[in-house]
Amino acid sequence: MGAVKTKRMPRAVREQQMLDAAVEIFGRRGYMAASMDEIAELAGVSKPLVYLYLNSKEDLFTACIRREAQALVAAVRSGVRTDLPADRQLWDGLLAFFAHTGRHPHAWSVLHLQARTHGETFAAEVTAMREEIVAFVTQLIVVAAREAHRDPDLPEREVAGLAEALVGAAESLAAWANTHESVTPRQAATTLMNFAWSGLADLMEGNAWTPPEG
Amino acid sequence: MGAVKTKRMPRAVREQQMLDAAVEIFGRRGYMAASMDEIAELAGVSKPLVYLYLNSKEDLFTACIRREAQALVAAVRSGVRTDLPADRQLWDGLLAFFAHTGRHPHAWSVLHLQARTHGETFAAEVTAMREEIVAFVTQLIVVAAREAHRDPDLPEREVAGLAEALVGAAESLAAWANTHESVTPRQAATTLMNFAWSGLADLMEGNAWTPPEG
Amino acid sequence: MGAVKTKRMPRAVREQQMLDAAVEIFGRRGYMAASMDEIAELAGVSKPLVYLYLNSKEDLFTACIRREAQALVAAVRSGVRTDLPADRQLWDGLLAFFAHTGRHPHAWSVLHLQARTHGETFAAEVTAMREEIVAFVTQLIVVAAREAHRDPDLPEREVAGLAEALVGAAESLAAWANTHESVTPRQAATTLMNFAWSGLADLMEGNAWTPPEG
Amino acid sequence: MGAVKTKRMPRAVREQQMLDAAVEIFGRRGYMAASMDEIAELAGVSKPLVYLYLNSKEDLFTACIRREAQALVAAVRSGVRTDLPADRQLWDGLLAFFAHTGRHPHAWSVLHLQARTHGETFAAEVTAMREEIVAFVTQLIVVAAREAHRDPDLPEREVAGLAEALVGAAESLAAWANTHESVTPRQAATTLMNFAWSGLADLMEGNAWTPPEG
DNA sequence: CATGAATGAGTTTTCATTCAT
DNA sequence: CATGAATGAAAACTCATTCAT
Repeated sequence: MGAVKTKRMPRAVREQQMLDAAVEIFGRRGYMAASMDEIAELAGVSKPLVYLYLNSKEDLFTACIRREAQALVAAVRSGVRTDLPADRQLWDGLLAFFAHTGRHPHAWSVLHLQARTHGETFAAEVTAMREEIVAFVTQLIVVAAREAHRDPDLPEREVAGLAEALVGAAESLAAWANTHESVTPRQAATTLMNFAWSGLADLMEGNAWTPPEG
Repeated sequence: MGAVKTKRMPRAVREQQMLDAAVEIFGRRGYMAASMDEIAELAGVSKPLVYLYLNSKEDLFTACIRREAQALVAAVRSGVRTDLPADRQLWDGLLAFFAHTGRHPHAWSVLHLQARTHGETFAAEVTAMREEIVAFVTQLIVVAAREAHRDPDLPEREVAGLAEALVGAAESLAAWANTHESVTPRQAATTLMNFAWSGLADLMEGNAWTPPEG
Repeated sequence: MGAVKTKRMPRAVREQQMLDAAVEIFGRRGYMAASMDEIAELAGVSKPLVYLYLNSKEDLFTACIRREAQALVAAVRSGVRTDLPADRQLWDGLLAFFAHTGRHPHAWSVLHLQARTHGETFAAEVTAMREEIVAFVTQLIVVAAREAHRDPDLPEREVAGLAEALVGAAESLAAWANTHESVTPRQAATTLMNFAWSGLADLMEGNAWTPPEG
Repeated sequence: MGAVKTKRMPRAVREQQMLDAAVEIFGRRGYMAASMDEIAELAGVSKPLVYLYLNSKEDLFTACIRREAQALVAAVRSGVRTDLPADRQLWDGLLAFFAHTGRHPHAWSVLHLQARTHGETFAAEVTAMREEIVAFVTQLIVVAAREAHRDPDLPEREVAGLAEALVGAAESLAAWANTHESVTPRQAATTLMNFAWSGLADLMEGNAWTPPEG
């Protein structure tokens, strides 16, 4: 386990190894319980080198958050084609989201739990990413309403709340899927699409939303 | 803000003061960053007394979680009348939930963030409560389906996922409402009821769910 | 276990109960590791009462040492008849000594180990008793030499050393007997009498000292 | 008295300095009363360094016991030539023993008092060494009996007791010599040899054992 | 007399962080 | 570049001891 101790790697590579190690340790132990010693050891470098490259525990944690936030946003982005209908975009985005969080549980723990639990500074870092996603979802809802040929009397504040709720539900399901082995990204996405798109009342009438064949 | 420094109080009273202080500090700083010194000071007692009554930091944290979990469940319970229709029950429950979390933000932080971030032992404590709520919501969905005179072909796993998503959305909205001064419990509940009950598609058709006049 | 909680006992009795408890705890845990809490609990009284009667942990320990030192000296004294021959006196004294230390292992631990291990003040307390015993043994040796019709050219320093060695050997055997279930006071005394009186060289010639029939 | 504060020493050296300091403090104050602060200060290093190298107070104490036990055994061993007669071996061993304990009173306090007073784990550490010495003495007695052309009818248990008594007497005399400035190792050894080899009865007849001219 | 309530002072231990080589 | 050596600061926890009732 841990990176093989190789000598003389370019700085950029070493930094990534350190971040890899840091994300894993921060994700497992939490920010405060994580020790720089353990991170350095897992990264296969000496502690002073970690400080040389990343300055402090705070900076290291921030770097982790940033990298993982960007990675997550990128993953979701690259899963979505903006020329498709809104429901399809939402479906694809959710699928990408659940796939990514499922593949990188430590990173997800850092973003969803650790970063929000240890001070405003870190939380703000995640909030930025989150708002990007919420904005994307908000946009989707507005577009969808337009596509439905309906002048949306949904006020802005209301739409914001809906997007917030949808994202919150997605986050919650990600954690749920991560702790229930048998739940696949596809299942999680289906559940959420049904819930969000059709609503409970509709669902109970038998009108479920149907995922695309992909 | 801390308790007035009065001397010689009966044990039961002092214990509550300590828990009050602990919830606040744990909520603000997180479990690990919270120091027993700070808690004791805010409670207006000396550290040894905290240890005498609550044994250890772990036990103190557990006691906080338990007290606040029970308080939250009790608040929701007492807001709901089980003889009313399902949607009304859900509405009342959400209202009570948002009202309580809004009035006790530190407690909500302890339950929603801190407890889940610092070890299985603490997480399990909250999970128990959460499952109680998820079970309540699950029951509501089943009952609602029956009331809709529809044989619910919703499989059990699917219902569980829906309840999970609904609760997750609620939790997320609670945090959202707590950080946006202008969002009232009533607004949060309305948003979520619309989202959950009518679904986005319905909403965009103009078919919103209408809150009761209360 | 521990004294039965009875009310309103005369002070002298209560004090003895406290000392009993203290000797047991000090003997088992050592001076520093013993806690006043545990002692008070075992004695069946409240902590402030212990302080009222015995002032401080130091004073309590000193009181224990004194009581047990006197008890041990008294036990040895009452086992010896000074009108008998010297070897018989030594034999009787050793028998009484091993019997007493065997019956009160905690007390012996306090005197032999704890008191000497925690500061000059306490050690001095035991030294007083020990010197009494060494003096008794010294006297015995002098008398025996006189009885042997031999002008003892043993110088005083030499006799003091011998007495010291004898007492040291006895103390050591007491601990040895206390940890080896099967060694009786009588056996310990026999071994030591042989060693001291006959010497190894004599023993190896087959000339053992014979214990009285008692 | 403490080590001169020199910076950047190799680990092995620093560890010995720490053990030196620890032995002195443990010997003077006892295990529990000794504080890591005082030890670190006497060693001329910071407390974290002590923990980095020696792990914990327990481990530090154990390390002290081990080092000093080995040193004592080595001192006695190197003083004895196994090709000489038994009484000469005993004499040489005692001489080495008293010389070593006289030169290292704190170490002797650690081994003889502190280690036996604070828990089985530590006591066991010393017991190992002590049993080695008792075995050596036992062997000596057996050999001496054979040399005396006497089939020793001394039963095994009896010999064990004699060795125990002899070692106990030596230990006791070591403490005695340490507290009486004017008693030299040679005097202590002479006294004990006389006592053990000739026995009191013989001594009083004027038949003392004669130390070699060395 | 007896005790529940309370604490000042100290303990071991850990960690992020920095030099000197 | 890289690292072994080193530490200031703080944290959890304990205990002998004392009032107020």
